[in-house]
Amino acid sequence: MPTEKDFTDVIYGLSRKRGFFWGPSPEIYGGTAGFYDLGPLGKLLKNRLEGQIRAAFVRANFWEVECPIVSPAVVWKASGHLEGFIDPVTRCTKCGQAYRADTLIEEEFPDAHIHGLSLEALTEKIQELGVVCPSCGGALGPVEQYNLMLRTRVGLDTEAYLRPETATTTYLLFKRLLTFFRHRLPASVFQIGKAFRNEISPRQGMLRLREFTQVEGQIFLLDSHEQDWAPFSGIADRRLPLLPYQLQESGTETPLDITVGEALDKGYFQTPAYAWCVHLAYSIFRDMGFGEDVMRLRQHLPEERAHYAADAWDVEIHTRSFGWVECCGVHDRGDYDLSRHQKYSKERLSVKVDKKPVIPNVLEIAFGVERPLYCLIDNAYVEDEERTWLRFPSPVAPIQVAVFPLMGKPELVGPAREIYNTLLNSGLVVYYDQGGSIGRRYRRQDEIGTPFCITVDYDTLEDHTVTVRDRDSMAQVRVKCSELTSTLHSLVRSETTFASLAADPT
RNA sequence: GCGGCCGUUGUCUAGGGGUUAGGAUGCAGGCCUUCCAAGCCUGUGGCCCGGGUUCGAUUCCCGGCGGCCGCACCA
Repeated sequence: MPTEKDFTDVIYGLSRKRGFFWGPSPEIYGGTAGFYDLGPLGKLLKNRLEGQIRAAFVRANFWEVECPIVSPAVVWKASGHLEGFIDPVTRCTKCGQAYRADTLIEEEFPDAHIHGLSLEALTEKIQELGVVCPSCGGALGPVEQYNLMLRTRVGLDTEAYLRPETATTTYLLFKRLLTFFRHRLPASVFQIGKAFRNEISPRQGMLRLREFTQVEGQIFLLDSHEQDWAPFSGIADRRLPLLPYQLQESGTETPLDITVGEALDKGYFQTPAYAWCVHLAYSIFRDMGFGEDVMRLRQHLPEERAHYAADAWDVEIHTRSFGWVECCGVHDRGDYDLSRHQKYSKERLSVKVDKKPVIPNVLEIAFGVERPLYCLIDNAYVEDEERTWLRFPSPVAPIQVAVFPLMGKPELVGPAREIYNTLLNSGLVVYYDQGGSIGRRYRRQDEIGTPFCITVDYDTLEDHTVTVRDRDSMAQVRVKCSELTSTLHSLVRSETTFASLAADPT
């Protein structure tokens, strides 16, 4: 097994070689940091993850929508992203080093009142206080904006931005959604789509992208719903690995193992509805194939929270490449967003409660797909003296079944191709291979995580059975051709295990 | 964005001012082969991009792009 230091290289090497992801894109022009291409296997894997995510949201009674990626500036003024996404930056005139102007001033002069100051005022403040470059002592230049949103232009001169999150575009639909939901709250919607962040210097490849696919689920609800959340009873006894902020502040890294109900009683969660969302986020990541041992839920420290968040918990996944990785945020956004959009759009975004207008709250589950995608490959990678393989859970494996003739002889190739076509037509993603020795073909499939391989041999011609070979155990069991399709569908969906099939062959 | 190191076939790498740029592996075709990267033959494919120095640059210099590490950034 490679050391942790080299592990990233192992995953990137394998991904490049086998076609999971390539980049930075566009590679033939040297690439731009923060942009990656998905190869055929990466796209299959991502589709499977999105499929699991979509199914989980639908089961939880969320409805999917899709909004434009580009929105005019006013949307982002309203959402707060034009303020929140712009960092005041100052640059040393001598060594060129760039700093966040506000944090720099605060570090040296904690008592300076700089909150809410304009760029000009910050520039003046730096001169007034005599703040200089911490690394070389040179004079600092004027404070300018660094915008983390990608700007574009619509038509001739309409200022617009590529969305830095999908959530805001979902909120813009609120009036329409109210009609769709026949004015009944709570109402839950989600969106899966591209979002863009113009990171200053993205590193860590797939984990920090300038363009990525975001999944964001939103629940519109009232204060009363947050306390009286019917689905909560169904999950109150589920256990979660929780790392509340108080625990982190005391230096603990080991999460509590307590039930959702207990966590609520102890005040780690403010409301049953929010607790339910955290559990839903956790279960979505379970569905994507992460084991309990590599997952934990970490609460944001109060100073970590985003401009809109009243409370925030993250789903974190453990990787061999980077240790714990933040993969999903669960936010209580309160009525911040709808209030802002009501104010800026002058549209009524309230509902009537006891004949009074009330702006609903929003609970949000937000994550990018590329992070779990990377983490899943990272977690799936196994290497021993004999072989290298990806231990994807069958339901998310990119290629589900491979079909081989034992040798490239016509009498075996014919039936093997027939089986391949049958399986392909049944809806499975199947790979046919007759090149090289049978062992080499097994290894090829191991390395891309194909859970099951079918081999047609001379016995097949006699008794119409084939061997089904299990990726993880390398064990084989003979299955009748007539039952092959249904057996494989069942195996791939993890409805039956290979072990049980081996114990009770058809 | 700053500083340091780095950039050779698909992957891993050797080399180095004039080389047919070498190896391993992969991949393709063939022979062989009755279940786990066997063997043999043939083939495939490379010096990140742009300038400069030089008779000549993949090699040296400058810039760009990208990667890694540190600082900053990660709403």
